[in-house]
Amino acid sequence: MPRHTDITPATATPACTCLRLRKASRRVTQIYDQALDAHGLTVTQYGLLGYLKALDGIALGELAERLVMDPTTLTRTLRPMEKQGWVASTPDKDDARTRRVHITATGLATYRSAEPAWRKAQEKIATALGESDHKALARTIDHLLTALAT
Amino acid sequence: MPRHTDITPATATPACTCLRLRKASRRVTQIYDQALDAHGLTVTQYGLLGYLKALDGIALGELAERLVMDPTTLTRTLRPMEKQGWVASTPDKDDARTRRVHITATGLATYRSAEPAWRKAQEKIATALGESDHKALARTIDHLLTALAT
DNA sequence: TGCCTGTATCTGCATATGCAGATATGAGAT
DNA sequence: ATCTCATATCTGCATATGCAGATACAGGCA
Repeated sequence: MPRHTDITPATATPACTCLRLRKASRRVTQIYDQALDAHGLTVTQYGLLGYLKALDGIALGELAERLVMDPTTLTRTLRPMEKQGWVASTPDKDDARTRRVHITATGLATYRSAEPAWRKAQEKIATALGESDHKALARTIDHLLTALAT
Repeated sequence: MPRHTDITPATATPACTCLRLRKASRRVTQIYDQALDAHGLTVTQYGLLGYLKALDGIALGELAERLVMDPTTLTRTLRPMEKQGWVASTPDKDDARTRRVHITATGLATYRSAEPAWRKAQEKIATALGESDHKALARTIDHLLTALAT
């Protein structure tokens, strides 16, 4: 039986998991962004709206944590979305430091109208990987994020 | 037996594969960047040096393709690295449009001195995932990138 | 030779990313 | 009441990311 079922082409690819993830991230982002382009949003923005749809009024910091995103990055990512009128923020009643983020009616409508485009991109990935590997990938990433939490 | 072994916590995480990849990318990048910080380079730069070590003199465009990176991004990523003296570029002898990228002696030395730090980060991921899942992840990502090529 | 088309790279614009340090608020101790 | 420490967010800096359009060169054809 075959030994040496090496993953990496001998040529050039150092076996860095981080680079692999980043490459995949770039490629996959491109696909979703292209699919969503007609709706005027990026996959980051689409995903953010999805989070806010489920967690409306969440504090900026907690949202950042869930997105595994630096709070400063999130602040600036939200800026153009506020300008577009998709999200809005209000100060917390009890703690004036905290800023709570909301999805607007416009944001929700945009999210819903973009959903088929998102689904199409998602299916493209599922097809490329096969259902089984696609699910395994999701499971593995979730596991990784859990293991690396805090 | 249990039905419904859902991956995603019902709460908030939309099942977007792109967001998952991006989250993982951010978290994992953070780990490698911290490990490499003492050597003054980011994981992107470290990885780039690794590629150039194997493919010295590669054309910018071809390198970008291998990295699944936009050529314009690569141009600008190389800029601070040239300033540091880690890489240098020369015009192609036959085709004046093409710019060939080289790793310098300093670049190579920096790469080698940073290797233990890189390895430590890599092992952190391997430990978090377990060897088997770590390998499966690499295989799946490579498969995905191949399937999505061009 | 001169023109057209394709290719390799770069610049301008906009968002994405996160670290360090600044600011403002909250909460507990004296 | 004030002091101190912790927490939530923001600003400044630097790199990361890629699209659209500009520029420069190569190669084929008339």
